Amino acid sequence: MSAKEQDKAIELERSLGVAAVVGKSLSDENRLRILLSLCNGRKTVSTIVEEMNLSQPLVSHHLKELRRCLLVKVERKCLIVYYEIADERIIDIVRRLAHLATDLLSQRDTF
Amino acid sequence: MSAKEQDKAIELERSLGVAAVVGKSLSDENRLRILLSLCNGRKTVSTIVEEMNLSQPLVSHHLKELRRCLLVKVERKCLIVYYEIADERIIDIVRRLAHLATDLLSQRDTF
DNA sequence: TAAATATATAAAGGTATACTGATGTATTGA
DNA sequence: TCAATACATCAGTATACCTTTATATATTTA
Repeated sequence: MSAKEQDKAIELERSLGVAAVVGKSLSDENRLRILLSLCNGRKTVSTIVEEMNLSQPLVSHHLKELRRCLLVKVERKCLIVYYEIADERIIDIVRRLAHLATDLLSQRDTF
Repeated sequence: MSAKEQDKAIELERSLGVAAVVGKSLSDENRLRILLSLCNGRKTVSTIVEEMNLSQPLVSHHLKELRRCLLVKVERKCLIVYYEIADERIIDIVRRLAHLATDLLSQRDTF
């Protein structure tokens, strides 16, 4: 490994703490569903609640968690609150995760 | 959205359950460290324990979790057990996650 | 056979998290 | 001002999860 690659590896290791924090967002199916539902633009909380078929407090709870990890941005327009994806790369990661999980599972019956 | 794209979207949605199971593996810093430490080939449990500076039962516990999600493969050679990455794509995902998390965090102080 | 090695598992504690039901807050409209 | 709307928060419960300490199992070696 070159000195430059070594530096990169160390930098990567250092970021695993924050990576795990963001990774926790990907550990819940409802949050993944919310993230994907936001991939075509911002939505209001009510819209998400209807689409997800989850209780409003539960959706609020998960949105708060996604906000905490900076994965979504909020925009208030008086009574209505819009949520949107903060960084499109998270969608890409979710897609890769889903593909990988599907492939892994196809070799087995269940996790 | 074309009919084909629509099919893909539905397929993706269906896989979010298993995606969340695998995602849970990415929610713990120690597991991320173990995964990355395996990216250059198989290692024994003892080696991982030394490298991670974690207790042996704790490493076993996390390896068990990674096994459950099929992210690592096991190979026994008598007393010694080797663990290795089951699918290289997981390393790619961890890298992307780490980069994204670092970038998101750089816009803030803390999660 | 006894000790040492490599790994897994069990028990227990403490914290975190998902979820529900109830309530709070702020804004809009009648 | 009163009711309705949109969203957040709180209290409570149940479960899951990380971690430690102790112990079990299997294999090798003396």
